[in-house]
Amino acid sequence: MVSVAERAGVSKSLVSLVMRDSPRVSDASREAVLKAAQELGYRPNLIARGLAEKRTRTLGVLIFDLHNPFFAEVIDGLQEQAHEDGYRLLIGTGRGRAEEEEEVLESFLQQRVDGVVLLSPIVERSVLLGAAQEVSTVIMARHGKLVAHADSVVTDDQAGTRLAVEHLIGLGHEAIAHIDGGEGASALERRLGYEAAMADAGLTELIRVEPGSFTDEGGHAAMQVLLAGEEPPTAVLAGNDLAAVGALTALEEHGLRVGEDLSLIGYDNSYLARIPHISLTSVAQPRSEMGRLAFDAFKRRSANPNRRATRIVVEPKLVVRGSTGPRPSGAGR
Amino acid sequence: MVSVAERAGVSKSLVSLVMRDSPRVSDASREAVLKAAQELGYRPNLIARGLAEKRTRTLGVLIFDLHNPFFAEVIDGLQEQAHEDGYRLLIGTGRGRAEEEEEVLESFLQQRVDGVVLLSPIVERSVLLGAAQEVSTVIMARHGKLVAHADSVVTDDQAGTRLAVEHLIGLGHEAIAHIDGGEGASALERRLGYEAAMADAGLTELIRVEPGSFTDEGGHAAMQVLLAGEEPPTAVLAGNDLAAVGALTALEEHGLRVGEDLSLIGYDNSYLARIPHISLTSVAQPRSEMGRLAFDAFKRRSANPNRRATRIVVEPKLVVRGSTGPRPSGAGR
DNA sequence: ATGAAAGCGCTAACAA
DNA sequence: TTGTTAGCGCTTTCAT
Repeated sequence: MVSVAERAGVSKSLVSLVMRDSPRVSDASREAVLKAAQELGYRPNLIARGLAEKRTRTLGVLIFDLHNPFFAEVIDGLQEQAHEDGYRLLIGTGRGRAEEEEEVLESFLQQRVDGVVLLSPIVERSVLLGAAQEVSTVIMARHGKLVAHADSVVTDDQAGTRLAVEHLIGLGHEAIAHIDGGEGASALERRLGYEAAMADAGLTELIRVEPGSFTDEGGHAAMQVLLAGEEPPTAVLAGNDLAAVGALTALEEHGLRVGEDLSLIGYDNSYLARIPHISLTSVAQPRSEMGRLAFDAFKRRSANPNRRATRIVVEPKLVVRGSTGPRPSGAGR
Repeated sequence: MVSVAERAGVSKSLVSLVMRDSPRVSDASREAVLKAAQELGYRPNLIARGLAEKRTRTLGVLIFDLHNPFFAEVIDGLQEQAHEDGYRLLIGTGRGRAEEEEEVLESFLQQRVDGVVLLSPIVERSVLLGAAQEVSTVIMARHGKLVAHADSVVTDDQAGTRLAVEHLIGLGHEAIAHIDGGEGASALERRLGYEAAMADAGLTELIRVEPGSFTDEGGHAAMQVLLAGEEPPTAVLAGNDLAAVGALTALEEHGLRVGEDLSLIGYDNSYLARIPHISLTSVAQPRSEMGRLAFDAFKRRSANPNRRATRIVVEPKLVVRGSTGPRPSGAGR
């Protein structure tokens, strides 16, 4: 920068002003500085700027695990919004382990990020509280009590499974089973929505929750059990798309046609559900919108760090595809 | 830091030494400093450190697009190795657009990363050359001429399709078609491998390349064309798994059984191929190993920035699943 | 509109 | 082993 100043015949303060295009520089000096910078291939040092300004225009994003396509889309929305506003994203993952998540978070803080966005974090609540005290923090896809001074973006998972159940009831189904997500992040919410919707429809007796998980194998095993029973359901609501695909395999093994002999619904409307070969009716969460909302929340909180914690709830939608159809006549109850 | 020094009754240089656990501090001072830091909740400022040290221990990773699970695994390998060595990852994506990729790269440079890893970048060659002059750079999954002063990690895609063809020939197939990947990154290499393997087996006349793409729809359309022809192939090699799944849909529509009436092979051994419901024979690339190799390459180059450009080639493997089987008797030629 | 000087929080080189 | 003194490359007063 000093070399640019010399070449342009001005002071380095002036160069600094030009670099951040301040309006109060004469056109003559601005041009001279820009020209010199160009010729020297000058590149501003953001490290030095961060130290002087005491802020980095950087957001730390902690992701539960990179493999889940759900996160990729959230980041898309986040990045788009952040980029527009001149922020950069520092992305890290704890690869599913709480202690690694803590390390990543600490590293963000040491790097003096201006805020953190935690995507479905599994660290203890106390860690979240600590983070919220240090920096603007947004927590995504994690249910439970609000964390003081942190904002939270979640989908209404109960409403999601409710949508699914109502769709099935509309098709004439009554014996609707649910494959539970086990330890999965939103498994509890999804199950509660299912149970409530069944109860509201007067189908309390037919409630059937089969233990499972958010994995392929979990869905497969659970569906096996359901089909082996005396009165198999005519429709099944899986905890997520992955489990639904596992269930699909079980149906195939039993020679059952999906959408005809039995209806199946997933959750997440992931890429999998959209594959024609699979064509799974599924509950969609507005992922990139969630990312945008998270950035907005961050901005609001940086403007006013002491505002009270908020919870932003977004509504899921049902996307109907080939895996659901009318209750087969005579089947089930 | 100065407050830590005061509280511990030492100079700030000493605190600095303790923070970077230098061996040349007395146990007494070390303890005092650690205790003071603990009590004050002191957190080192990596920005300031970076400015003073003129290096950041940060690697900029540019990803072609976050949605492709291929990249997630590469990053896993990279992150693991980097973490072990005390490096952080700054992840950015150009979301498939060259100009955005350039922006991200420039932003990495302004942030003074110690190196960049470019995963399947689409920017022009001149941009790569420019990056390599500024900082240690590693280019992954991009074929073509070596870039001066940059190292490159690729898989031998020609060998990959060759493996696939040889597997099919071993099962008795001769009429083996290839669905081309179109503009996709490694499409050309894959096609060349297919053609060479066919020629080597004396099946030159049966070479059939159907234009397609690396997408679901591309695979679907191409397979439609193949099946509509007079002499449909008995085996098909798709450009990647996604296209293979699209092809699967077409087979289903024609009432053909995969692995029996027709054999199908994908490429990438992605998550999709592993789903039992799909069970696709596919060519696997050692993704996380590629990530580790990339980090190694970065380290070697930072140690010696002027070494000549190298190309690290990793070998693919064939993973056989249910989508391939013996040529049906009497079918095809 | 422009410049001089101080300082951001750390490390590095040298001295003690 | 420990402390002192300069920077690192910027931004930010405060003058002019």
